[in-house]
Amino acid sequence: MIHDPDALIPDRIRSELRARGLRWTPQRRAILEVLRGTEGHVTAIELIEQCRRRDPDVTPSTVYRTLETLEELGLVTHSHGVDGRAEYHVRPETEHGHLACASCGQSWELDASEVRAFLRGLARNRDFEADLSHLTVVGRCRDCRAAAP
Amino acid sequence: MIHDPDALIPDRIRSELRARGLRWTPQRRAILEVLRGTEGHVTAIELIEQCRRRDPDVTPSTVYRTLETLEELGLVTHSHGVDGRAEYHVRPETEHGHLACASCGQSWELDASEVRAFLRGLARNRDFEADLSHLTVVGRCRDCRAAAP
DNA sequence: TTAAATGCAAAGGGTTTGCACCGGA
DNA sequence: TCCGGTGCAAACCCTTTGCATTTAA
Repeated sequence: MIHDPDALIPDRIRSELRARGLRWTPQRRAILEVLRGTEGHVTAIELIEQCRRRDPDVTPSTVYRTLETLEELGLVTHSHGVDGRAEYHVRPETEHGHLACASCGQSWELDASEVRAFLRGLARNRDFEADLSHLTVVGRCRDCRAAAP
Repeated sequence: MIHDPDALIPDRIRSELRARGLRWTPQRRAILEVLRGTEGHVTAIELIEQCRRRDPDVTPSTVYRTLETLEELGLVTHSHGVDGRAEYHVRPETEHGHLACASCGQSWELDASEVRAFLRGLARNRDFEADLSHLTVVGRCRDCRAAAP
């Protein structure tokens, strides 16, 4: 098998959970596999649907409760999409923000390097410590601009 | 009376509405006065409550429909608060974004000048046309940082 | 007069909660 | 065994919608 660092994420999280006396269940496994498989972000609704597809036993309440638990442990984070709905993802090695197109709904990662100067300015001038992983810049993407200038 | 540019906003909007064959009603007046009175932003819920306080006839559906209408006309805009909920305000002369503290919930305006370089970079490198009035940077404010470093 | 706007009540959608049961460690 | 996790169903909250009625212009 080809090297795939992401394949280790569920294991890493399993250990983290056990180390705190929490449990590793089939449902949590499904949730984390889906989170891992969606690059960037999924809404809770999408997450629920995809989990149920691979395991019909997963219920909404379990998903919401698990997300809450994982966020408390700092293993998962969320930001907000164009419509303000929460979008979740496994916390990556390198934090990043998002660029979201209001027309087509697509979104892209925003690398720390592209935001660093901006956030540093906020820290300096406003004494404000911004949360990069929570940042979503809404606007219009290249394709949509080309389609309707 | 001391000069107050905001005092003219309802009149300006009344004209805009009439010019398009739309109507100026007591409910719309209440909604706009509340919007004007809250510097920056109000959620729909807060708006409804405050309107009902001055005029119990204002109903949620009217508020939501009015906000929709005013946004279509470009007279009002919304961005998203820390919890992703829509926050509305009368579109100001000068567009601005928001800085929102996740700890205390306060928020502040973010001037175009503070964001210009960042957005210009996105336009240049990503071909992405960001919507400043929709931008909310979430993080921790000075006071909260001081309180819990 | 007449179409826009409103109120009401019901429906909708996503999220949260209480409680009994289940099952991982 | 024991406590954390789960399913279920109901509750919740905010928002949207349909329809009859009101009302601004």
